[in-house]
Formats: sequence, C-alpha cells, structure tokens
Amino acid sequence: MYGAPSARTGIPNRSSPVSDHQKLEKLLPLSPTAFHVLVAMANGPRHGYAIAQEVEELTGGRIVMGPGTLYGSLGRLVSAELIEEAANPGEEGLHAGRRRYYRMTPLGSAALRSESERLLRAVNVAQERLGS
Amino acid sequence: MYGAPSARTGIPNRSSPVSDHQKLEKLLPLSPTAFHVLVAMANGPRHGYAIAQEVEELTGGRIVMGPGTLYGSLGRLVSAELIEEAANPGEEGLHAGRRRYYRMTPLGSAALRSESERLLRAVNVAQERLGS
DNA sequence: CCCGGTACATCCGTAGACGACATATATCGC
DNA sequence: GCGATATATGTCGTCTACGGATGTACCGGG
Repeated sequence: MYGAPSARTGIPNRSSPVSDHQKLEKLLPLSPTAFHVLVAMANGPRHGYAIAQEVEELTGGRIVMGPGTLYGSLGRLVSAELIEEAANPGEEGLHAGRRRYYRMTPLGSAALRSESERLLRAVNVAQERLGS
Repeated sequence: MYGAPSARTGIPNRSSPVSDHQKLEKLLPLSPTAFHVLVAMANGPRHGYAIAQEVEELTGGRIVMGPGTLYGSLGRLVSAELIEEAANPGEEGLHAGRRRYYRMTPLGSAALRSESERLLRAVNVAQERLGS
C-alpha cells in the first residue's frame, strides 16, 4: 500500500488461504491513512464523509483528513480489495442520494487485524523502553 | 513529518516548556519510519546501521529499511531536533572509525511517548471493533 | 584475491498525502 | 423564494518521504 503495485491476476481461486495470505503480506504495512480509514469502517459500512468525521472524532481532532487524502485513499483501498462499494443500506436520509457507501472486505478485516497486532508490538517495545 | 514542512529555525531558546509543547504538536504524527527509528534508539545511542538492524529485528523482518530511507530519516530527525549526533561512546570496535552515533533528545523522547499513546488508542479501538 | 558483511552517503523515480478548487444537493433562516 | 451553510464527492498540482540503485571504503574468511 506504500510504494508497491499489487492485484495479482492469477487463476481466480476463491478462498485459497495461501493466496490470501500472500496478498495480505504485500499490502502490509498499511499507511497511517489507510489504517485510520479501516478503523473507522470496522463497525460497519460508512460513506466517505462519515469516515473522515469518525477519524477526526476518534483521534480527538489530531487527524483531520482533507478530501484529497480521503477519496484518494478510498480509491486505493478499493483497488487493493480491502474495501468495496456497498449499496445504500436502507436508511434514506438527508443527503442520501449523493452518498457512496463502502464496506470492509474480509481481506480488509484481516489486514486491519494484522496491522493492529504489529503496531501493538511496536508500541509495547516503545513504552517498555521509555519506562512506564 | 509527512506532507508538511517543518524545522522552524526560531530563536534558540533552550528548554522553554511552552515552545517545546508547540514544537511537539507540529511534529506529530510521526511517520512510521521515524517512529521505528526512535524506538530503536530508545535504549541508548546507536549508529545508523545498528538502527536499521534493530528495526528489522524488532519487527521480525517485516520492516527492512534501505539506506535511502534510513539516512534520509536520520537527517530529518536531526533537523527536527528529535535526535542529535553523539560522540563515539568508548567501545572502539572494528568499524568504529566510520560509525556516526546518534542519541535521542528529550524532545525526541517526548515525541515517542506521545506518538505511542496515540497509536495505542487507535489500536485499542481497532481491536475492540474487530472483536477480540 | 575475491567475496561478503559492515557502514555511510547521495541520487532519482514514484506513490501517497494534502491543500486548493470545483461541483452539487439538502436544510435552515429570513 | 433566496442566500447561507452544511453535507458530500471529485479533481488537480505540488510536495515529500520512501526505497532502490549506485558508489565508496574497510575488514575478515575462504
């Protein structure tokens, strides 16, 4: 997700654990932006603007994503098949017409889990070394 | 440290708490590379190559830094005053003559602490949402 | 004597981040 | 009904970090 292409177009094996694992390896580590977007989507489908708002809220305003960052990242995540576009889930609301919803794929969920564990290990080392 | 300039060359006020806090804010969030470099240095002064090795070891080989990444990041960290060059600490070894040692500054230590806490919060949310 | 590991340095192509700008619709106050 | 504001998405150009390629240099082992 950083400086490397992806999307191997081999034989369309469905749910091959080896293939999925290899895909995952190539996608990691996630960029900070991609990570935050996935975290925001982990509770269920979201539309773009809602993701940006949730990231801002979750980080206490420390991370504020502009449209370039947001939609650029969403496009890359779709290409990498970590998320996919989803139909508008019922709730016809205010600006529902313009909204585009996205949902995490199983691959995206696995990537987020793996990345979280990796980060946790790094943070643990940092905090040990800093002394409490 | 990402897509924004930094390295304010204001008056060289030493140990002004307000200034330090403001400096810190502008430096965060750290890039993943900068974070890993600081973690590797948190146990004491290190020379460049040793930092790259320690990062690789700590991440189980998942993060391998090339020279461009390493020395580029070190230069930026020195400019930002998160680390500083240090005299060769005793131990005259094999390639000791060529080694350049770096040490974390108090500002660097504060940045690492702050960044670790921020990451931990994000990881906690991720793991809660992923369910165990 | 060459090869591989150590150690540092610089160059350059590229992808991602980010702000600026553009666009469109819905809601609210007046 | 009208303008202001918030919602919502999209594009463009620039800037920067990243990472590989390349180069230098020293040392030890086979």
